[in-house]
Amino acid sequence: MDKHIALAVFESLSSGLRLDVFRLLVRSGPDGLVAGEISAALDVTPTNLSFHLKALTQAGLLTVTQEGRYQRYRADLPLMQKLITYLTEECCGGNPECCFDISASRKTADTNP
Amino acid sequence: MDKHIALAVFESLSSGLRLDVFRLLVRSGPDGLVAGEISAALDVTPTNLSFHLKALTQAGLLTVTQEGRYQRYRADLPLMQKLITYLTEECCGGNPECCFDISASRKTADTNP
DNA sequence: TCAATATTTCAATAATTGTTGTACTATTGA
DNA sequence: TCAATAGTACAACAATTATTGAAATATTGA
Repeated sequence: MDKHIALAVFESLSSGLRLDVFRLLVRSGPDGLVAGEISAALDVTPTNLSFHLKALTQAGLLTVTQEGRYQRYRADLPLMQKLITYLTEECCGGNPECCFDISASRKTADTNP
Repeated sequence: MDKHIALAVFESLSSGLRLDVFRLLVRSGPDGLVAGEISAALDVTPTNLSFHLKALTQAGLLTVTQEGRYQRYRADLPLMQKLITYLTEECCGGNPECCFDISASRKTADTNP
């Protein structure tokens, strides 16, 4: 992952509202949600939500598909995975000894041994 | 990791300059760098750098120790590890099937099989 | 066809964040 | 002790980002 892509992701998730939107869509699974459902769930005006959905989509964190007059948004999990890989490499790049700790934290996050 | 801590990290890394500072300090290893070295390396005015160092430190991404009249900054790798864990859990929480992909990306990032 | 619905675009404004220069504090070394 | 150095704090300003309301676009269902 290129640095400027990582930066775009950080910029996107640096707003509490956008982070809420993204987390909501992650929890909503593969079906995602249409804009109105997000607006209702988070109690944001449609105009403001649209502004933030656009930012998240342009950063690649969301995908949109039109369904009639609805716009369905989904979280782009693969990009998040790439970000995790990037962060791991950034941390370990010059510091091999740091990788041990990261590998330990991965074990903690894992469900199966 | 609490959501508002993750948000603080995202906010910190949402500036190109702050991301550069953090990456520089990660690459600099356990000894870190003093403020003047960072200022010279990135060609930022001391005042402006101080502003961003403060932001990074308050978010917990950097630690500072005084050495005489110098201030030595180091990247806080454990926090980054916690962020990676958080992101992994956020992504996989409601979507177990997503974990397979993340586990695949982890293998790619791993150096040993 | 047409009123209702879903969402976005645009312009105006509010709020936040980034940058610069000057002044200040603390420490060193002569 | 005192001039030089390292860094931060503060205030002013510039620039960016967030929020709102009104208007526009597109789609549906009656």
